[in-house]
Amino acid sequence: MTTPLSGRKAQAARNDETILAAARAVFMRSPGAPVAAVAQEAGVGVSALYRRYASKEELLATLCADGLDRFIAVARAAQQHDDPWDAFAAWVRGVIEEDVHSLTVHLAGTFTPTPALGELSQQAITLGEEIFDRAVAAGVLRDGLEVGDVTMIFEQVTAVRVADAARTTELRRRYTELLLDAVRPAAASAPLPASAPTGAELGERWVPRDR
Amino acid sequence: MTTPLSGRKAQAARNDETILAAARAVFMRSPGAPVAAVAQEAGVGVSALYRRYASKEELLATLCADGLDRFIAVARAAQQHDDPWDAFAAWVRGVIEEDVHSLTVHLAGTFTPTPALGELSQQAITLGEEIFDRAVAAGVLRDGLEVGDVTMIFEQVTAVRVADAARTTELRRRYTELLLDAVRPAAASAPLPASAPTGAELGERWVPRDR
DNA sequence: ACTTGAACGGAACGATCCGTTCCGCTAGTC
DNA sequence: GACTAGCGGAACGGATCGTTCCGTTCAAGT
Repeated sequence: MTTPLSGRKAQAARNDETILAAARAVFMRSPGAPVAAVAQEAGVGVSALYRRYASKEELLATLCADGLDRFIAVARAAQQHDDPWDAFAAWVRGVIEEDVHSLTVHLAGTFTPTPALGELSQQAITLGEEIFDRAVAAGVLRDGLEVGDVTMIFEQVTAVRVADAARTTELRRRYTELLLDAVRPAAASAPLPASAPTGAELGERWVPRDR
Repeated sequence: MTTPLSGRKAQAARNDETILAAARAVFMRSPGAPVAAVAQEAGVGVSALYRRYASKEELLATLCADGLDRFIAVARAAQQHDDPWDAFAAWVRGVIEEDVHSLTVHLAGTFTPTPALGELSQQAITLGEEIFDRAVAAGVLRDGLEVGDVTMIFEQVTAVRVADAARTTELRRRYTELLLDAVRPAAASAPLPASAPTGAELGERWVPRDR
C-alpha cells in the first residue's frame, strides 16, 4: 500500500509526520518555543497543528513519549553488543547522537505527566540499569560510578550547543568521548567526591515547574 | 569608618549590596527571571531597584562585569601555584565553585555589550590561555585538548542543577573532578574527535539573541 | 516641634507574547 | 457542480513583565 502523491488524505497524512518532525526540531532547539514557531518550521498554519493536537501540552507529551521510545530503542540495540563496555559506550553514544535527552527531560515539567509516560520512563530506567550493571560487573567502569551519573553525563553533553546544528553534533561527539574516557578505571586519579544523584533527584524534574 | 546601624544613608548603602547579592542569586538560578523576583529576594520594592539601575539591562550588565571580575580574580589566584597542573585545576575548580560561568556567558546576549565588558572579557580569555598553555607545556594535559574545550567544560558542569542549591554545588564538584580526570594524559584512549570550539564559536553568544 | 525631601513600597500602566479560536477559502471527492 | 475536510492566518483574551508613578515614612536640618 503505497501512499499516492496527491489527494487530500495523503497530504494530510504527510503533514502528520512533517509537523511532528518540525516540533521535534524546534523544541530540541528551544524547549520553550511558541506553537507558531512549530507551524512555521513545518510550513503550515497553526490550525493544521490544532487539528491534530488538542493543545500544546498534548503535542509536548507526544514528543516526550516519542523521545522515550527512541531511548528504549537505542538501549535495546546497544544491549546486543557482546562486550559490556561496547554495549555501554553504544548506549551513551546513541542517546547523545539522537539527542534523546532534549526530547525527554528538557520537556518534562512543561506538561502534566500521564501514566503511560511514567511506564515508558520506568522501562527506560530499567534498561539503562541493566546496561550499566553489566559494565560494572565486567569491571570496565571506575569505582564509585553509579547509574545516576550517566544521566548527568547526558545532561552535561546536551548542554553543549552552538548556533550551527551540525557543528553542535560534532562538538557533542567530542565531549562524549572525553566523558567516556573519564568513566573508565584508567582515568581515576582519586575517588569521586560527593555522591551520585539519587533517583529522587533525577525524578524531581518530572513534576511541573513553576518557572 | 564603621557604618552606623541606623540612618537613611546607611540603610541605603546596605541595600546596594543586598540588591546586588539578590540579583546574583536570582539570575544564577534562572537567567530570565523578572525584575520583581530580584526585589522580592532582596526584600525591597521594585523602586529601590530602579533607583540604582536605570533598567534591567543595566543591572544585568553590572552583574556580568561582576562575574568577569570574579573570573579574573580566580584565574590570578590560580596562577600563583608553582605546579602547572595545580594551577590549571585550581582555575577550573574555582570557576565552577563561584559559578562564574552562569554570571557571564548565561547573561551574555540578554543585553547589548559595552566596550568595558569587552575589555574585561578579553583579559579573562588571556589569563585562561596563560594557565592553559603552561599546563600544555608541562605535558599534564592530553593531546589535542585546546583552551576552547575548557570553556565547554565550564558550560557542561554548569548544566548540572537540581532543586537544592547546596546539593547542586556538591554534584558540580563531583563532575568537575570527573572532567579533570578526563583531560589528563592517562585518560586518553584515543584522539578526541572533531575539533575544539573556535574563539568565534565561543564568542557568538555575546551577540544579542533573538530568543 | 515642624518641615523637608530622599528613599521606598507596591499598585498601575502599557507593551509584548502566546495559546487558542474562528472565519473564509481552497481543492479533492461524490 | 455542490459539498466539506483540511487549512492559513488574522484575531482574541489572558498572562507576564519592564517601567513609571503616587502616597508614605522617617531621619536630618532648622
